[in-house]
Amino acid sequence: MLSSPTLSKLLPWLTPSSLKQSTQLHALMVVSGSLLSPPATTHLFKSIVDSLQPPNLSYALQLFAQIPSPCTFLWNTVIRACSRNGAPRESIRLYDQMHRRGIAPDSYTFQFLFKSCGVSSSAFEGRMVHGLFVKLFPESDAYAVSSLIHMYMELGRVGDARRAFQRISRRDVVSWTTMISGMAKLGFLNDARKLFDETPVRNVVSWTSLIAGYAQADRAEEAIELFTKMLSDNVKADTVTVVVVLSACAQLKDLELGKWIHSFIQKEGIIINNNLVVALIDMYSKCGDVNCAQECFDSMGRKVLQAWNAMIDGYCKIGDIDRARSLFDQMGVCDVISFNSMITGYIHTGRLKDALLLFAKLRESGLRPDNFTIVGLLTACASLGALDQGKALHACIEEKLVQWDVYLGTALVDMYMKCGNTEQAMLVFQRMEERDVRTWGATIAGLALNGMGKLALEYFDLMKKEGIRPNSVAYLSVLTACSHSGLLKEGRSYFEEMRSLYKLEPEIEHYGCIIDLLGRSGHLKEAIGLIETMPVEPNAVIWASMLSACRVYKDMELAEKAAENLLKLEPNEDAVYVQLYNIYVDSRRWADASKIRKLMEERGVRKTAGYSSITVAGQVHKFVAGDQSHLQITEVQKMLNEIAKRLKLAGYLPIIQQISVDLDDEEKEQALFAHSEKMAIAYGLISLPPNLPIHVIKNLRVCEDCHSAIKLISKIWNREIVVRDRSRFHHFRDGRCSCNDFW
DNA sequence: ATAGGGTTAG
Repeated sequence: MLSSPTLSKLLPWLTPSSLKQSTQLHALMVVSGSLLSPPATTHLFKSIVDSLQPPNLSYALQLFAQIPSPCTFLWNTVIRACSRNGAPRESIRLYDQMHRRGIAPDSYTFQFLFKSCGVSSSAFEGRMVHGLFVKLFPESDAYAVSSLIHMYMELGRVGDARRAFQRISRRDVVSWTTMISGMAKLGFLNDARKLFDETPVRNVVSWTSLIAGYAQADRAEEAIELFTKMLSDNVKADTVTVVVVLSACAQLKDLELGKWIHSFIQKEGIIINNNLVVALIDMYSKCGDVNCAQECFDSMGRKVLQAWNAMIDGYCKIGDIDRARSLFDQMGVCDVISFNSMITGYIHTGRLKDALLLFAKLRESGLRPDNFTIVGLLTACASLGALDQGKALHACIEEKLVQWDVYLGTALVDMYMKCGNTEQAMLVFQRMEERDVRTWGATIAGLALNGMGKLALEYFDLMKKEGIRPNSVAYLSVLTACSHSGLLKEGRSYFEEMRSLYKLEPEIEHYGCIIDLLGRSGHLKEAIGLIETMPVEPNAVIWASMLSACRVYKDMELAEKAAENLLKLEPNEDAVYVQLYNIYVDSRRWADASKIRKLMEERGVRKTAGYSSITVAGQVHKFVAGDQSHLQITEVQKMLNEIAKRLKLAGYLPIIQQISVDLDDEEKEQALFAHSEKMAIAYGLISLPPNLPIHVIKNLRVCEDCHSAIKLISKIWNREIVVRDRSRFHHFRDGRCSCNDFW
């Protein structure tokens, strides 16, 4: 067959449609000798580069290397191939070769080189190539210069981009839009807008660029406004435009608008590609209409990864985490984003253990966790008090598994703080090069939680000295610090200062802090006065802290007022009834106390059991008073008896006054030892190595008896014990606690 | 014979 001279002449002009066909053709050409003829090789090369799906760059480069003396056109083709197929540096290297072989570049060559330098962020090379270009082509055409502007935009060199733009003698629509989109993307919205207003040639691309700029800058309303202006200007939206607009709807969580855009797309006959379907799914997911999202998803033929991920996100957002998981398990291929969405979903629904388990799976899968993964998991560890896992994540960061940034550092500080390890938290804080207001906030709040209120205030002042302007959240941290450490004078002055110095209007949480602080310090009249005069409606948290203060300072009248308001806001919260009941019992008003019991029964409010949890070897163990379901309950029971025995030997008297149930004293003592935090501590004593602190989380407030008993336990066993309850940390060491007023 | 600009997940 090959002996036919006609066929061998025809060979080079065939167009291969697969890699196999290409290699066959290539082989035939080598054998027949037609590879040596430049036009034939050029054609083969070009058809290989252009027709292969996916493009096979290394094959193309190999073939190129065999071509004896490629012309400028062929060099351009190969440089372009590199710039388009993820090997931009290779195209710069090729240009170097071209230059050394004395082949003259043309303006196409430069276009592709600019593109390569842009996508690979090669600022130095970019400037060199630019210099060369100006020397060779002083009369620059709009085509190549548009690429040049684009390159400088990608390098973040707005000034250079602008100068290049100004040098163009005849600016066309593309050079204008390149400027507009570059400016908008870099966040120079005002400049972009000015260019947009000046341009004589506006089209759908310039409109879309500007809309996208606003959407990306979290200014979705303005993006939508521009979109309506564009429509009234009679510019037809295309697929890219509506993708951008849908992302703005998602940002605004405006389902109505999203639905309107959806019907607009159908009405206008806008071409619906996979990208657009993904944008629709994402919009519906974020707006909370997962059924519509599912409909779009079902309509998709070949389901792309992004669509799966958007669906997972949608089910997570409405809290249907199991549905999300089932989708996740159905995915053929998933990526780190799929994992992150699931992990965040678990964290949001409080299934922290599942989140950590999924992380283990992620590591097994060989995918690389990124900053989102680590920040999410650190948050989970923080609320679990899972110090071991938190430390493992810290190790991941130290091993440079992810790129260090300020969010990561802040999450790390927060985790160590919430796990009660203030030393490590401060070490991380001190090592951070960049700290933003959130970093400081996490540090201040963490110190406050850990009973180091004075130090928290010092850090707050330090933050201000470093020129960081405190925001509302930072003030919340510092007020929390004051209320946790009973720093009344300081609390008052910070509360005053946030308004006068920083023009921050106190929100309900800030009022909550200052009212709590006043109440704790016994200034009940002042507290109630503030509640009555503040510009926001008091919430349940505020009345609850009033009620606690009233119990301690024995103000029956105010207590009843607080309870009345509290019961209006939270008629089903058992803790309110219990608290009020206890207050009546304290002051021996038995009739009122039993009325409360009756009220609870009438309203069907059941007292829910408080639980405590402890993490051992990555497993969360939950204890409920009186619950025998723990696997090692016998050992726990034994340990509790041992604790009771040793405490008695040390002369400990259980504080039974707080128990208002009708029991004799011995039964009361036993009841105290069935408390869930004591069970958790007992389990910690038997299962944790002696050098590890025992870290317990309690979902209710630690009671007075537990507080003093744990002090003694820490001394007798010489163990550090950290108990974290709803509102604070208790660090027990050497028979002492970091917070001395237990309530 | 080759060409420049706008989009997307957590």
